[in-house]
Amino acid sequence: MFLSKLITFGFIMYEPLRAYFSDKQDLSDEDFERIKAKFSVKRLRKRQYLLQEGDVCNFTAFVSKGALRQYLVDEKGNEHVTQFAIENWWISDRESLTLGTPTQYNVDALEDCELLIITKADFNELEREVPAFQRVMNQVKEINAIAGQNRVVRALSYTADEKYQRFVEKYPEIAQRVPQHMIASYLGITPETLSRIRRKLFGK
Amino acid sequence: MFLSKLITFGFIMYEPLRAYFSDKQDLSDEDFERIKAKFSVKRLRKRQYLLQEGDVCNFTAFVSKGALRQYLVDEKGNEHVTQFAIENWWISDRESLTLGTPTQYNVDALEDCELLIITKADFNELEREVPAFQRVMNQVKEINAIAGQNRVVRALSYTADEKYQRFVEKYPEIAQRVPQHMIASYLGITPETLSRIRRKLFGK
DNA sequence: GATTTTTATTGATATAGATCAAGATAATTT
DNA sequence: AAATTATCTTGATCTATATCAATAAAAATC
Repeated sequence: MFLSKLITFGFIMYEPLRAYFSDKQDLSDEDFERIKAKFSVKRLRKRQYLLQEGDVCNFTAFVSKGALRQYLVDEKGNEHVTQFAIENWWISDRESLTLGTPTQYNVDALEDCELLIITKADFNELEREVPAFQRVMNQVKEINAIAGQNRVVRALSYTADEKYQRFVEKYPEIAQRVPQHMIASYLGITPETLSRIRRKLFGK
Repeated sequence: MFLSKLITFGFIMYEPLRAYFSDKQDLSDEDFERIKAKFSVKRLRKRQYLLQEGDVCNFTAFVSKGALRQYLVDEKGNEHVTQFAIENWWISDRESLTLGTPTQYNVDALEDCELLIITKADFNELEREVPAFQRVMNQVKEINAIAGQNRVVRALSYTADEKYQRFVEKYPEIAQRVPQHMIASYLGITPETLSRIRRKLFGK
C-alpha cells in the first residue's frame, strides 16, 4: 500500500509530462529530473476553481488528467468561455502572470483533474537553465500565437455554423467532452443557436 | 550630397530601431551594431505589397516609417483586415515564418513606407547570440500574445460600437490615419455600420 | 429513489447588423 | 483642371442570430 502510493506520486503522475517533453525534444533523464523537481501535483474536484477573477496568477499548470475551462464574466453578467484545457494542455493567464496584474478570468474544473503546477519563478529558472525546457516552451508559445491569430480571423469572419464545424474538426475530443452551452459560449453564440445548428447538421 | 546620402542610409534610417531597443533594454553600441548589421532597408510605395498570399514569409519587418495592413481574402472573396502596423511595430506572418508554409495573408503599404527587414535565419541567430535582442523580442511576443487573447475576447463579446470605441481608445493614431472601411473590416463589421456608429457617437 | 440542478430542445418574436442601391465627397491620376 | 477612382454617407430592406418562454431529459445531490 505504501509502495503503491510512492509509485503513484513519485512516478505515474509525472509520466504525461515526460511523454509530452520527450515527444518534442530529445530529453536526458537528468534534464527531466530537473524539470520534474519544479512541478508539484495538484488535484482538483469538478467545479473547483484553479484561478478566480482578481487573483494574481503566479503559476502555469499542465493538465495530466481532466478538463478545465477559462472564462470571464462581463459587465452585463454574461459568462464568456475563452479557453478549454484537457490532457497535455497548459493553462494559465499570461497577462496576469507576466504583468503581475489581477486576472480577469476564472478557471475551473469541468471534471476531476490532476494538474502539474509550476510557479512563475521556477518556470523562468527552467527556461534559463534547461535549454530543452526553453525550446519546448518556445514551441508551445509559437503554436499558441499562431492558433490565437487564426482564432481571431474565424471569430470575425465565420458564420455561427462555420465556427462550430471548424471547432468540431479541430477539437473533436473537446466537442464531445464538454457541455454544449460552453462550446456555444466559446464560439460567441447562444446555446439555442448551437442546438439549432446541430439539428440542421446531424439531421433530426 | 554624397555625405547626406551616407548619413541617411548609414545612420538616420536605423535610429527608430535603436530608439526602440534602447527604450526596452540597456543596449551597448556594440550590441546595436550587431543587430543593425542584420537589418536591411526596404522602401515601399503606397499600395505595394510586402507579402502576398501564397508566398512563404521568411522575414520580419520593423516599420520605421509609414503604415501597412495585413489582410486575407476568404472563399467568398471578402477581404478581412487582420492587422495594422505603423511606426515601431513589427509585421510578418508568424505561421508561414515558423512552419515554412505558404501564407494566407497579404500585406501592403497604406502609405509610402520605410522598413527594416531581417531574414528568419538572421533573426534566429540574433536571438541566440545577442541576449538583449532575445529579451526585447520575448517581450514583444509576450505583449502580442496578451493583446491577441484580449482581441479574441472583444471580437466575441462586444457589440459593434463597443468594438469601435475600444479600438479608438487603444489605437487613436491608427483610427485617424487609415481609411474607415479598413477599420470596419478589422473589427468585423461593414463600412455602413461603422459610418452609422460614428454618426451616433460624434453627433451629426 | 426522490428532489434539485444542470443541460438541451423547440417555438415565437425581436433586433443588431448585413445587404443593396444611390449619391456625395475627397483623393489620385492623367 | 478634368477624369477616374477610392471613400464615406444615408435610406430601405432583409436576415442571421439573440432573446424570451416553456418543456423535457439527464445528471448530481440529498
